Amino acid sequence: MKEPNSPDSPLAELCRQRGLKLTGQRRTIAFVLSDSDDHPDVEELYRRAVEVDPRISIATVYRTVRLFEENGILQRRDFGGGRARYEVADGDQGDHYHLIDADSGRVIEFENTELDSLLAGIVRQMGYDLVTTRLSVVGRPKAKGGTRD
Amino acid sequence: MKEPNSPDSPLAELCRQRGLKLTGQRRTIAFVLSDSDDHPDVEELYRRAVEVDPRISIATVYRTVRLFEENGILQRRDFGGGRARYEVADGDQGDHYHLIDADSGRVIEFENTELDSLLAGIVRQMGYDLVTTRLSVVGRPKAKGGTRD
DNA sequence: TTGCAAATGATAATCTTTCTCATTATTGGG
DNA sequence: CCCAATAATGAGAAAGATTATCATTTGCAA
Repeated sequence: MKEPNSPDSPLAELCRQRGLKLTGQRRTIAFVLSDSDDHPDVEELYRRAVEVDPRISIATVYRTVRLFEENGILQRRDFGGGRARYEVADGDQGDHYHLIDADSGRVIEFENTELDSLLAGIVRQMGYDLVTTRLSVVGRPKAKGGTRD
Repeated sequence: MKEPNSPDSPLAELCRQRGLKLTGQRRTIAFVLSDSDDHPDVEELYRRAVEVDPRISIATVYRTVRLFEENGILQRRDFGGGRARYEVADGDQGDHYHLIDADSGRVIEFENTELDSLLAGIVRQMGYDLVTTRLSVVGRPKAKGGTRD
């Protein structure tokens, strides 16, 4: 038996719940992801994972990220720039969306229930059930007195 | 001299209006694009262009598509599948959005002014001016009476 | 028509992601 | 606790999409 004093990250728990074999590398990647609140690409994820476990390979990061996506643990995003980026999948509550700062490239998350239901309504009216929404808006900061980097 | 009875496509006209050099290849690609009402990728565009002018190179299609995008003539889209897809940019009126059929992968365009203004409002409230909206929803056809395989 | 700058074609190079395969690690059963 | 079956990993090759290179050709203004 294993005592519960090796505190697995929330995502590692999820990994186990889905019946996925919990290897050291997956534990590491799950930890790194649980620890991130941004939208890293694989290269960045690999950098962070190596900090925790230097013997990890980038091939494993690619494999794991794909596995997690297929199991609903991660969501893949495309913000341009040619590389896929990842974030922890939302729970059962409302989706969230992304505003991309046109100047800095920074990604800002937002939620909006009115938007949720409007989209669901539009899709329903077209004869479909909504499965996924991919929405990112690009915006330029309103010049309002101060400057912004 | 050339008489004005070789009717350039609308996109070729636009190309000229932007001060871009109007080469034979660009004329061909512009024609093919004006003739398309779907969302072809570069490979598909190349296939269609070769039908019109067999001496065109795929490198030129890549270059032209990028040039047109930089000049606001085309919009690049990502519907998954690893290849960029292109469509003629909207005029000054409302954007349009995309519903992707989860079963067939077909892309269905739609417009919605309520959505337009809701998005603009949200973005404004966050301190930004809306530049671009990238929205595609994935939906599954509602089973309505009959069975579905 | 002529010349020059820019575009093109063919292909090499680059970049991201997936695949291959020999080696290693995990997990369940004795 | 140990073993074997089985799946995961590492390293690098391979694939797929896109961009860069460079010699040659072409559009366009004078």
